[in-house]
Amino acid sequence: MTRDQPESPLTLSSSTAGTKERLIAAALSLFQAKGYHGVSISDILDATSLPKGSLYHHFPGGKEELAIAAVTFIADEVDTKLAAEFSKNKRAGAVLLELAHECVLWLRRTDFTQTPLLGLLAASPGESALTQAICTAQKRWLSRFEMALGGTEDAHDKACLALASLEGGISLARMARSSDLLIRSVTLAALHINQRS
Amino acid sequence: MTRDQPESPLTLSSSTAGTKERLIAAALSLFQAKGYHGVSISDILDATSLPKGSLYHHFPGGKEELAIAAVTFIADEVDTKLAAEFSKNKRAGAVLLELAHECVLWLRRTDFTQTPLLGLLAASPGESALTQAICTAQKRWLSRFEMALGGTEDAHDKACLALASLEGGISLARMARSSDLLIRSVTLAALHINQRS
DNA sequence: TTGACTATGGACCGACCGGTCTAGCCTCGA
DNA sequence: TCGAGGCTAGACCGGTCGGTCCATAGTCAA
Repeated sequence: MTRDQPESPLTLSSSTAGTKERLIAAALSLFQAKGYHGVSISDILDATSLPKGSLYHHFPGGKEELAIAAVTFIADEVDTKLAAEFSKNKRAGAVLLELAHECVLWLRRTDFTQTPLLGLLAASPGESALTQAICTAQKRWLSRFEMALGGTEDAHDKACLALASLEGGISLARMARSSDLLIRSVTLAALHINQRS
Repeated sequence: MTRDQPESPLTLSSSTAGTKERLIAAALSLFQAKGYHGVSISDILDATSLPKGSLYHHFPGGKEELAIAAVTFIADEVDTKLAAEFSKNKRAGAVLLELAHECVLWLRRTDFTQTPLLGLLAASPGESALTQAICTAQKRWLSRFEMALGGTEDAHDKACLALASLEGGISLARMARSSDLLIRSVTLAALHINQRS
């Protein structure tokens, strides 16, 4: 399981031969399935068939540093995706729907075992750097929507609704094992967001 | 911490003197703060100053059985709250706002360390009975809204949006440590839900 | 060929995990 | 007065946790 490389480039530094990236990819998918505390170091090692030494060589900070790398990775990926979609001057609602559609594919592909964004990672140690990283990611995504919606007060509200309906919809859908719930909530939200008002 | 008894009755069987309820209350608040895997049995024991024997006497199934009891407890409480609000023939949007308002108070009271509903518990063991319990709770809440909205196809959509914006908003707000985000997304969602259309 | 450096492999550690088990306490009916 | 049984108390268990450490292998410049 989780043997597939992340499709994104990720520098791929010559000598490292992708070990670091494999660790990040495996860690991310495990964290998204079981949350930070639900995944052990040896789970990640098993998934990558790598020894402990490699992990602590690339991530001296251990589990938390690896988790932060994973969060940063997905944060960047989604952020890039958002930037690309918005640059096609799509309306915010359309971008939201597009993102939701990808999440649906993701959920189905993993048989609803994984949570596409960062929802589950929220169960992270209190004031840790990991929590900070998650927080930063959400802020970036939020401000992408906010900018695209004009940067007004109203835009901020709509951006909140967009992200909330997405994260919440994912959670509902995952539990019910039916992407339907995600589609429904996001579609309605997108409708509202696109209204001039 | 978490010394307060749950305000709800909860049978309170004579001889048990509330031990079971104390365990449930402590477990719930800990799980809501750190997720299922983030809480250890001894965390719960410490919070209640109870010995291990008591826990395994009341919950022979151990951690998972206790977690299920906690989920069932909050599920019932919210469900009752919803029933009460709807019976005052409020509009669904108003009920959603009321619920969100309570969540805001909750977040502030716990300094954003706890997640009011079930969000964090989603990081639970795969196909377990616990996951089932969470799933059931969400279905019940969903159908409360659905009924109140008329039971049509459109009502289902709106109910999804209501719950998604709530759960998602909580997650956003908790990370940003600002209840603002929750208010904003839920207010917009409520607006949309109240529209006839 | 050699030496310096990076990366892998995995034994090992103390702490803590969830769970079991039994000894005693306390209450209440007979 | 005296058991019986519900409940508390906590020592104890094997397993697993995150993390350390060092020996080895690979690689490249000199």
